Amino acid sequence: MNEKLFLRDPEQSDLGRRIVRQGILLMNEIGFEETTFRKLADRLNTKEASIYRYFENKHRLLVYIVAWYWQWLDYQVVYETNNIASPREKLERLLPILLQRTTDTPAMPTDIDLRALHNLVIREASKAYLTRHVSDDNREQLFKPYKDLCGRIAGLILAFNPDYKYARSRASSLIETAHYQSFFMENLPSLTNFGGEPNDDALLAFLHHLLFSSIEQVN
Amino acid sequence: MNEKLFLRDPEQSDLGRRIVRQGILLMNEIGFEETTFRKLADRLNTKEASIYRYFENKHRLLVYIVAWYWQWLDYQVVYETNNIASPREKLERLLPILLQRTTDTPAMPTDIDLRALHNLVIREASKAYLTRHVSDDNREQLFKPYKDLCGRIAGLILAFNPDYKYARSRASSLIETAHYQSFFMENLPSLTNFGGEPNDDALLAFLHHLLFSSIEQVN
DNA sequence: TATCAAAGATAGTATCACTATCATAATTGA
DNA sequence: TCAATTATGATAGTGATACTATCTTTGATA
Repeated sequence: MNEKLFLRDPEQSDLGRRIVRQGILLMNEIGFEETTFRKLADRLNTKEASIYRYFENKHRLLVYIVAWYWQWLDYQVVYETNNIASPREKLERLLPILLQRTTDTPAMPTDIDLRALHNLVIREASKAYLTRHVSDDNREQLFKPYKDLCGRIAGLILAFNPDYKYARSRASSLIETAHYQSFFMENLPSLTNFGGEPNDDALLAFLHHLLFSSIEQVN
Repeated sequence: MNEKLFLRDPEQSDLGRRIVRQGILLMNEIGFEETTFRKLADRLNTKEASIYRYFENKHRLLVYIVAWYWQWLDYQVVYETNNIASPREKLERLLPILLQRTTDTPAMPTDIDLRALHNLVIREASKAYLTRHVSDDNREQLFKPYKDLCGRIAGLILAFNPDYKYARSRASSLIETAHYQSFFMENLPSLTNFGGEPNDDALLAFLHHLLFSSIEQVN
């Protein structure tokens, strides 16, 4: 992980790891804006000041958590598409990963709650970059894991169709659409066609349709 | 406008109108997080307490402004597609509206800075619903203008292809994609194919391609 | 001219987002 | 083994934020 993401590396200490793990759970439970370092400290039986030794503020903690998620997704994409010859099948295996419906990828050796993390990312990830200081943060490479994931997906698209002109935009809009439609399906279902009972299969079919109808185009 | 959007209707008084108009400018300048009612009050030569008589808090002000924007977009869509026979051409006229590249739609009789509003919506609109209380807000119909716009676009899609199964999801993802790609183009260009100089024409072409490649599908 | 609502003016509270300082416990290294 | 670091605990403090309350003034209306 980029050293700019933290003041002190949270993976190097017990408290640091607990800040990240419980931070994910707390933000997922009460939301980013309701989260404070005091509440997190109370939950960890530690003090606000101790958390500030790891992260400048809660926005930086969010950016760290989200960056970790993109790295984990990227790892899954590599793992699940490894040894697959067909570019089409690679892309087909990508889609369930974006919805976190894979069961077989071995988790990384951490005790992070991946389900909570996925829900958190759907609701809060865009707040990591929808800020006035996005350019400064970008200059510090805080969004590199997201860019790397987009780059990897763009590569899969180009392997499928080398003439496709919008691989990067297609990749970023695929990720964003997966998350937005998940959120809408759960919370504002009339913005989707997956109403009634939230239906991941229908969402998956929609993403599949959207992706392939665009990249199968000749021009 | 839905009465739940405000405590006192801001369009009914001079102060109210200035709160909304200057609120748009201030939020656009310094961002939603940095905006406070105190700063807005200072700018208006009024007092914090007076603003609180119109809006419960700044989140509600954002929701109001965003709702106003969706209504204005919906009006433009109606205006620009009126008297057009071809469903394809209606959809083609929709796309520049989403990017606010139309010049000919007569503005509504207000002195709202539409360019600032568009930029504001790109950066901040999703914060109106990406909250823990989204369901409560939804129950109060705060997002009805957004749903109405999606419904209208879904109608245009179904007029073009009555068998299309994902009209609502296609509409909401079209809107979101237009905004996200605009933001990325401006701030994180490596997530797009429109780097170098931000290029609205290329973005327009991308949206056109994405939309029609999906809804031209037979099934 | 009385009245009534909008806005101005001032004050106050709880919480937030930090920063500072000092003590103590645990770890390392010579 | 002892000394020196280092991480954390504990406490306190500051200025800003997000409100709420109250009282006064002003300006329109009946």
